[in-house]
Formats: sequence, structure tokens, C-alpha cells
Amino acid sequence: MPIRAVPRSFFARDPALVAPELLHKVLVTPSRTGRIVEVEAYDGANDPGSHAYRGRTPRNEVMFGDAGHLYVYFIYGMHWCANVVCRRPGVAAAVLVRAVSPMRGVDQMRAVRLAARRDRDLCNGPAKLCAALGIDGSLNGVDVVRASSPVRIVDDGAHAPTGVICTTRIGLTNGADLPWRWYVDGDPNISRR
DNA sequence: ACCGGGATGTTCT
DNA sequence: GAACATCCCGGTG
Repeated sequence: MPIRAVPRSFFARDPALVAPELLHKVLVTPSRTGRIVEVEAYDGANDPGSHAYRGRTPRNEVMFGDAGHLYVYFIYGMHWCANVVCRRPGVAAAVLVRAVSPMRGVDQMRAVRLAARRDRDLCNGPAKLCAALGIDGSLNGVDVVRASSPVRIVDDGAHAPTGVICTTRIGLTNGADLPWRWYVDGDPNISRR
């Protein structure tokens, strides 16, 4: 299948529009790949659940930058999670990648994710997929649109998923009522029902 | 299956 | 000092 680059303009929009369209695209690192099957939108100043809700800080700096860059943050003292920045510079918005379906490099994923009993447990959570694909804070700010980047998001021509479910987001106390989570209906690699 | 608690440390109040 | 866009393990049914 032909690999098509995703244009930066794809990300330079409302994250609630970007998120569901991200679902059939592929997250790519040099040795491992996975198809995105679950995402959440975070919309800066309008969103009490967003890291950028209270303005710019050293941590969320990348969210205020150009669309199509990776925002990687550290949480609960041990986990990394990865977003793709949306909208335009100065306006903080992003889409969190919450789950992917393992494609290439599954052996390496298993080697790094020793706690995963089944392959469906390798990447079925935002911190699990980062561990499985080797994504950490050193990749904060990386351009996922550029062909030579160590982390990319590409379109491999796969048809859009037949069923997409929209629900509220997971793990939040503020903004928990907003329906900004999308996942592929029936996919085994979902973080939770 | 579901539920409860511990790990671990950065970030912001 | 509290909160945190989480995960894992060990209990019970």
C-alpha cells in the first residue's frame, strides 16, 4: 500500500475534527508502527481538562506551537503520554493518542512491555503505547509531518473504520462531561469500554 | 468479572 | 502539599 504523508493543514484545525479522522492513520517510529484506534481531543482555553487551560507553562509550551508537532508529557511519576498539536501557533490544542493496534515491530513491543500478557495489552492505553513504541520526553516537540522525523503519522491508504464511537474522556476530573473521545467500534486494542 | 490500593516524581498552587 | 489526560497487581466473587 502507498504511504501518503499527512499535510500539516490536517492538524491545523479544531482538535474535535482532527481526532476522529486520525483513527485510521498510522503512528510510525523507526522500528515499530501501530494503527491509531482511540483518541481524545483537548482544546486549550475552552477546555477545563486541558493542560493549557490555565495558560502557558514550561510543560505545555509545545501545545502553543505549530500544528503537527508531538506534545509528550510525564504523568503519575512514571508514564509518558503523546499528543499531536492542533490549531495554529498561540492557540493551544491537541489530540491525545490513547490506543493503537500493533502493526510492525511487535517482537520489540513484547520485549519492552513485559507486563502485557496478550498482544492486545501492548498498546491499549496512552502510556502503554508510548512504552511499546519507545516514545518518551526526548521526543517532545518532534514534527510528525516531516518525513525524516523519528516519530511520524502517515496515511497508508487503509479505508476508514466502519464504526466510530464517541464518548466522554477518561481519567479526568475537570471537563469529564465533554464528548471528546473517539474509538474504533469493536477493536480489541481499546483502553476500556 | 469487578474493585481497591500502591507505585512513582513532576508540576503547579 | 495536592493533584495528576496511568498502570499493575492482588483480592474477592
